Amino acid sequence: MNVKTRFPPSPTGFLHIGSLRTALYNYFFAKKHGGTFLVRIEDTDRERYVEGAVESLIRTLDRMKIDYDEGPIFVNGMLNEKGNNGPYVQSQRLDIYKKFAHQLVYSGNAYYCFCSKDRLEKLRAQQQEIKQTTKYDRQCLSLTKDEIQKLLASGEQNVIRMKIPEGKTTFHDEIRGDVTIDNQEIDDQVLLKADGFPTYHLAVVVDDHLMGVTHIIRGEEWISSVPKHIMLYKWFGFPLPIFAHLPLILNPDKSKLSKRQGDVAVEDYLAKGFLVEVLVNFVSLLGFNPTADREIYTREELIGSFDLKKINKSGAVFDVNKLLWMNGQYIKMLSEEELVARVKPFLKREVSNDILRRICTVEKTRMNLLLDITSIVELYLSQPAYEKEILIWKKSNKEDAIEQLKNIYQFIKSIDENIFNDIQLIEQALTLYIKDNDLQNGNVLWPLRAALSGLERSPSPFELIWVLKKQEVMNRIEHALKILS
RNA sequence: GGCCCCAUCGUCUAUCGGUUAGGACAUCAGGUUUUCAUCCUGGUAAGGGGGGUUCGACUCCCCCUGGGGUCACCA
Repeated sequence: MNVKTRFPPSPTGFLHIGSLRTALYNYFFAKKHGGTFLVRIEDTDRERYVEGAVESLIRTLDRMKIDYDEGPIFVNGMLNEKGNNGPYVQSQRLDIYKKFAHQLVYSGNAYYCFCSKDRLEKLRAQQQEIKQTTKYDRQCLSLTKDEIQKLLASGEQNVIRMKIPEGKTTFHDEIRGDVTIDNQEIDDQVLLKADGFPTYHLAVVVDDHLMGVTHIIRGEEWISSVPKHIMLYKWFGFPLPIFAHLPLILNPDKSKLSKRQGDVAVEDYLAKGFLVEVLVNFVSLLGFNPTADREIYTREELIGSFDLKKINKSGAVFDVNKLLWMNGQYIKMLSEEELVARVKPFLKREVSNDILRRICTVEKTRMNLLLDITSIVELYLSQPAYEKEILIWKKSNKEDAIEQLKNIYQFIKSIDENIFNDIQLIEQALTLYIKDNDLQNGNVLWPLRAALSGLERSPSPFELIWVLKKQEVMNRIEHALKILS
């Protein structure tokens, strides 16, 4: 089978976490079956139009390394597109939708409606009051041909509505099985709005067919409007695609993932220093598990094991905690060179490559976000301020701390420069120093480490010495001694 | 509220009629360590309730309950 999937975001200015997963699943499915994946911009709501939204969306997909075979792209900084089924921006396809909407009017499956928004609002309010299903009352359906012609000729505002027939509509969903909905529940959906733009329902059906889409993989919030789509497919004589409705991604309180309860924009997570591969890995596992004995998967593994049949039916809470853990895991797997490269865009000040590399080596195990680097770097670039109390080990006292720091200062001063280029050698030298002088680790190491970091918790003194180098180490010990006396 | 969907540890999940119900995050305890982090070991923790079907149900069916989604000239 020739598989073709699609990702149709509305241009809201950012990529929602839930949309990311939808995009990923469509992308995985197409890749897995050697099919085609297309991106289409669904900008039929001009009231929600956001300047530059398409551009930022393309950029984000690019950053997420989700490549598509058809859709809008940048060519030399200009918005363009690739593929033979364009345009891929719905606002540029208005004539097409208009043609199809009118076709439905001629065939009797749709009709003009001239009701004002005001009237519709009142009608809805009335229906709600008597706890009735809110539906259009079909007032305009009784208009005669002449009346319609007259209204049309006078330029009266109008929309085109579906004429929902009686009966029931059943469709098959790859994830949920058969779903049946009584047509009585369905409103006479507007297909073509007064401003000449189509609604989502008309546009998706027409575009998915015209663009050759075979599988529609999208969020569960669409499941109740599938019957409308089925009718349109039937009326137009289009073959039905395969539907798969994904479970929702949820807030901790189990409601649909939304702003308000934390970040939902992929861009925000990227800005915090979550790795692209982590976002892909983590979001993919919300509702789908390749093997269940593992959490870390490469993109290739995800593609290889992707299967609509393996997708869960129930919604999944988006647990930022676990995301954070996974990010830490990936960071630890990165080589020092890679980490340096990843961290660079987050730097707020100049750092030499050598020092940055050393910092990354030493701090890797305690970094969960790439953004952490900004505060970490400060520690090494300038003498930190701190209270003298932290220089004193809990099992010791101030006098001993001074004594130890004075001695270690002399010792470090005496060490050969070459030693400072190897953490192992530094550790050996210090360990030997402690042993030879019959000292205790804590008495020496704690004040030293505190003097170098100004922190209660930090990397080991050996690592700090390696990054700071001889002169700065001596400076910081001197500083500590000054504070203590 | 009508309709639709869903239901295993707090969270993400495995199980596709027979398991001591497994893994991961979180959490707790311990080990390594000058501290933190990492790492290692171990623990607490789950099939919403009621009926069936069956020799046997987390697993299949029904009801209830609970949660969610949807009811726009938004997607």
